[in-house]
Amino acid sequence: MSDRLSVIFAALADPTRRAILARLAEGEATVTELAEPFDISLPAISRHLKVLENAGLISRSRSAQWRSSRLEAEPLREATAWMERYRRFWDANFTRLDAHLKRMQTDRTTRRTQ
Amino acid sequence: MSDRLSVIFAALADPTRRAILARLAEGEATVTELAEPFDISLPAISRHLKVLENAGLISRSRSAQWRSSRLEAEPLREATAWMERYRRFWDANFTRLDAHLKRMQTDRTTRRTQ
DNA sequence: CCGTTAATTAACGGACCGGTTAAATGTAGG
DNA sequence: CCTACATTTAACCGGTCCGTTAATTAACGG
Repeated sequence: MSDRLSVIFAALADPTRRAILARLAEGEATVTELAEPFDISLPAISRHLKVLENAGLISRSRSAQWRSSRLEAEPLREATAWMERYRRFWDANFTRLDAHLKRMQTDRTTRRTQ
Repeated sequence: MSDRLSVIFAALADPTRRAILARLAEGEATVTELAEPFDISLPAISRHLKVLENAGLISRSRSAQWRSSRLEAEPLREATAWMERYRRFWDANFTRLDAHLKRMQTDRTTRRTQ
């Protein structure tokens, strides 16, 4: 389970971690601030943050004794990109677009599309 | 870890399972067919399939002694929908669109947009 | 320097995961 | 019915995950 995508999905497979990401979407926050909504210990939060950091989903900076976390959504883009390959299996619009593209591709009439 | 999204992400966090989904994108397949590319035992594949089924990512049908699996991408739509909330953090186009929408919303000129 | 505050590390326990092999189940078919 | 084939279930094992409490590190501020 060492490939990048696996690490990302595994990080997202925990509700506490997803809630942390949701909180970080509103702005940076320190560990204690992030821990506040949950009734689990600070060390537990600290390790969730490490998991998120390993997945590249957050970056962290230190100022004095506070360590603030910041959302880094690039891994989400990667994960979405992977899922995108299956879009035609759920998205009716995509299915139509797909058919349209296939039609155009098969079409040898070389008419310029504006 | 019982909420739907967690189960889906956890199912996707394994490279073997993602490879199985990739194979199923090309069409239904039996357990032995799915197992063929991997050098892990059949029972192991069988359990991966159960995980995927629990996540709703595949459905299964039986005909004689063969059980064929079929891709069900709806959970991928759900997962994508969740990630979509963070799109503005990675997608430059979305950032521009977002700014545009905010501008329009702030605009009190009520001019009809064709 | 010393106390306080913020956060991490260490050590531990219980649950789950992903693999194995061996046994069981279910169905087709001579 | 008996055999062969496809698949699942059972039992086990080592490793990882998620939580705990206690101890440690780091920095500020009187």
